[in-house]
Amino acid sequence: MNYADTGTTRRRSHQREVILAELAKLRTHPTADELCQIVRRRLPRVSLATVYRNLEVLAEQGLIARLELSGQQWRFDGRKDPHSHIRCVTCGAVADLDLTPTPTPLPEVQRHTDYAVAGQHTEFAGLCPACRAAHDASLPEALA
Amino acid sequence: MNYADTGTTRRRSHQREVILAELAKLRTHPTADELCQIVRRRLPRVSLATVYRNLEVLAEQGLIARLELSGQQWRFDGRKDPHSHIRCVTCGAVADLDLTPTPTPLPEVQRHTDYAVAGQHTEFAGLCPACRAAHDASLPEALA
DNA sequence: TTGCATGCAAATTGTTTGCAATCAC
DNA sequence: GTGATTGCAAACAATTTGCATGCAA
Repeated sequence: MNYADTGTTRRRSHQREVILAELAKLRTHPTADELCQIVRRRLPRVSLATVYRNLEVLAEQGLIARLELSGQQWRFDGRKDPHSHIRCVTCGAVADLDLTPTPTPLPEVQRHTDYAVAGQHTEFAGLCPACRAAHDASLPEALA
Repeated sequence: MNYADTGTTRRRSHQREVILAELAKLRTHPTADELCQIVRRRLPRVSLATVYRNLEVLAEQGLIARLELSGQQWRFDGRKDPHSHIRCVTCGAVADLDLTPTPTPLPEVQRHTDYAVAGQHTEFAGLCPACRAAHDASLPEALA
């Protein structure tokens, strides 16, 4: 059974509160593993499994967002207001983007598919400042 | 080293040609494993590793697209003309969508971030016909 | 002949699950 | 006390890599 299933009474737990608090504090969008490292500064014995389980619960409760970004790892976001994200194509870092793209009207989308269209999501890609610097530093040689 | 790296001479291989041909033939967007099963009908001894390696090469050469869709598995697309995709939130199936959403102008995006904005991608989500049918079949009870 | 590509197996990585011990209620 | 939650380890799934052999050029 899915751990985040609602068929069971939900109890509060110290671990979950710390996980939420630490995530809310961050302006980055950590992977589960990164967040686990951070939480371990306060709870040295938390297991990665607990972090995963609670992130799933928190996402289900709408307190955080599981970022469904391209790539292989989940990333988590403690912000609750609507915003977009941009991901570094080189290192995978994710940053907020205070911009909400105008969506294509759903009826228009619906005309092109037999799927029942439910939503859409625009993600941005680019080079983060650090990778850009590294990139610029190596380019001159190639152009010389 | 990355297998798709360009530091080495690229040889043609029968496997790669079959992989490309089979993918081009499909109107679905298979995962590497699914495509491997299909290719095995013609090359019973291909290994999944070979499929992964060649898909990486073909994507690098721009002959196919590695779909960077939300979710966990890569999916591959043999179409070369611009189009969008819609993914079933229930079963993960991916279908083409002959619709290119109007992108947010990059300069406008650039104003909101210190990343070097390179691109954007809109993905759609919905229920595929099969899952929709299954969903509809179970709903009436809940609404009765 | 040279060295890239393959098949196979083993290694990695990210995520989930089983289970006994704990802790919230 | 009851059963949800945890930590740990093991299981899983997807992808990648090491290496001896095979094949393209």
